Amino acid sequence: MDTKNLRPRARTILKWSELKVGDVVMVNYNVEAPEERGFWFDAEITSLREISRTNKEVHAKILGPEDAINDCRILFIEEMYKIEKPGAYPLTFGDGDFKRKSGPECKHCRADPDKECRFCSCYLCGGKQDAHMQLLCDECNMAYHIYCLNPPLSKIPEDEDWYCPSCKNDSNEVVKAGEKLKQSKKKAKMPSASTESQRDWGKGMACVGRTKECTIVPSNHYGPIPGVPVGTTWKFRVQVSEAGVHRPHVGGIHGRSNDGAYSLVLAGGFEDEVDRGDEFTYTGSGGRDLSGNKRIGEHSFDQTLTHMNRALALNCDAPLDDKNGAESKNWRAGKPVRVVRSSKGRRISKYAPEEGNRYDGIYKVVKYWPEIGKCGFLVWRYLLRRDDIEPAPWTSEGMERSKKLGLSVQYPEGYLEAMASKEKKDKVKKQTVKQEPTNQKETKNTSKAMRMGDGGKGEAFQLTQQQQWLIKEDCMNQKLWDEVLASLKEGPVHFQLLKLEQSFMCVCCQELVYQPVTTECLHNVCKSCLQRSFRAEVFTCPACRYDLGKSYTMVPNKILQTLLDQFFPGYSKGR
DNA sequence: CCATGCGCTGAC
DNA sequence: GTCAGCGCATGG
Repeated sequence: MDTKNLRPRARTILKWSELKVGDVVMVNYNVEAPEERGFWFDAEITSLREISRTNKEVHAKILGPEDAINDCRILFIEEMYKIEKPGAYPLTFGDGDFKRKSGPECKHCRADPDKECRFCSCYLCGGKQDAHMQLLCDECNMAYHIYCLNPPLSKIPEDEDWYCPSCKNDSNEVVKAGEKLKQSKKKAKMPSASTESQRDWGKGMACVGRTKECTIVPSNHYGPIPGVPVGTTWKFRVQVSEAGVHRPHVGGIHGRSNDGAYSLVLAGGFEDEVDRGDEFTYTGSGGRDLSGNKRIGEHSFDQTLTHMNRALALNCDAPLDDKNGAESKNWRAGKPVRVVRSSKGRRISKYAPEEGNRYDGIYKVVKYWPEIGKCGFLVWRYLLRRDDIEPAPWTSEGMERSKKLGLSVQYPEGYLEAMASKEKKDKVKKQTVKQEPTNQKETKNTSKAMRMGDGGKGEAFQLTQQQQWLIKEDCMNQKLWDEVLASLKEGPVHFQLLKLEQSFMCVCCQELVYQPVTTECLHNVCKSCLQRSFRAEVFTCPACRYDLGKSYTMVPNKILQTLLDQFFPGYSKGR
């Protein structure tokens, strides 16, 4: 029997009703320590409490090394798995502190073989003998003598993966060669089930998934995301999601109906919304006809104060009123909402960015009320007011700050290059109507987001021997050059130059560095810009605020200057 | 599991 | 310019 397609499944998802104190479960998410997210561990349930129909609280004790966390609170029942064979999951918490102590290692489980080894006793007969005849299950790590199996095996199988009988999936679920995937109910309902569209939806930014995830704060985090300053701008919503600033890909409000809203996007979806920058009105979600598998649609019914609308209302510091709305007497006391303005909002707002989606800071809900919108249906409307110590991006103070921080529109990795090569390909297509089609080999390891063109095999950026030597000599910038050189391997020349320009841009004047000073903290700043800073009695690195000291001597990096002069001939003229 | 959604792109 | 319609993340 072919076991290659069998997905192992040694764990069973638990329902709330099945839980009882003393159960050993496998836990994935720990609200108390969100940085541990993504790691699995065994835990014994110590208490259970039902807060409401939807909200439960489970306390569990981590089983494992004594220095592991002793107690955790789990709010997501869905992410708990019952361990059918307790102890079957070795505790490995990343690369860090929670790994088993090293000692004389068992060749199977790497545990101390002198002590009780729970992995190397055969799960069926309990014996530890004949280690060379034992198979380890790739899912549960339990050992099995090949002769104890039913039916027994005569030799160790050559297959790389082996799963024990209890970890094998139901063979009914295995898709055999030539068989089609079973259609899900949802797929069957989609328009594609009836039409014969050949479109590849995996291409482009319309349907890409996240490639990164924000883990520094949990998804229900209120307030700014550490490390993301006001004014940060991303081209696509998926990037905003990756940064953790606004997690839904499409939805305008992110929140939980019995907690509050964490963020929203102003994209000018409603003509009757007003944006005055420091204050704006916003409209709830729902009431749209989404038939035909749409994500946004025409208004066709009244909105209700449920789901995300209720969440946003809860941010207002006033008792919830889903009939008439409410107004806060102390609006600043409300829960903070991260606000993102999308360039689409330019339709109705002059505060919207020219391109992409910009994080504009923290706002609070002053009041909310139901009204009949221009669309003719009842909508829930909210008044939000800015309450942030970081200056708004459109103020002169904010613009200066953005400039200082070097904020510019961020594109997904490889996006610009892919677009450029695509444009080039289109041009070639137009010029040579009758030519043999070129063999388009798809690069195997490119991510979805990168799969937009041919990967950008433009003209290679050739460095002279002297340039290569100079780059080697510029040891202060070694790391930067490594990055730049790696990215220079792809994309047409003008994008390679753009990359170079970005990498060696001065954070002060936002131009290619001139007479660059490479600081101790490894940033490149124009000598004149740094002098200006020192004249203003600011003696820190303009890029990272590292203290350079009042008596810092500014030595221009001549090697870098020579290189930049070669790559950008004449750029320093007139400076 | 199911429902929702202020995106995005290729086709027309 | 307009429009159909997809995966995906998220909540419930």
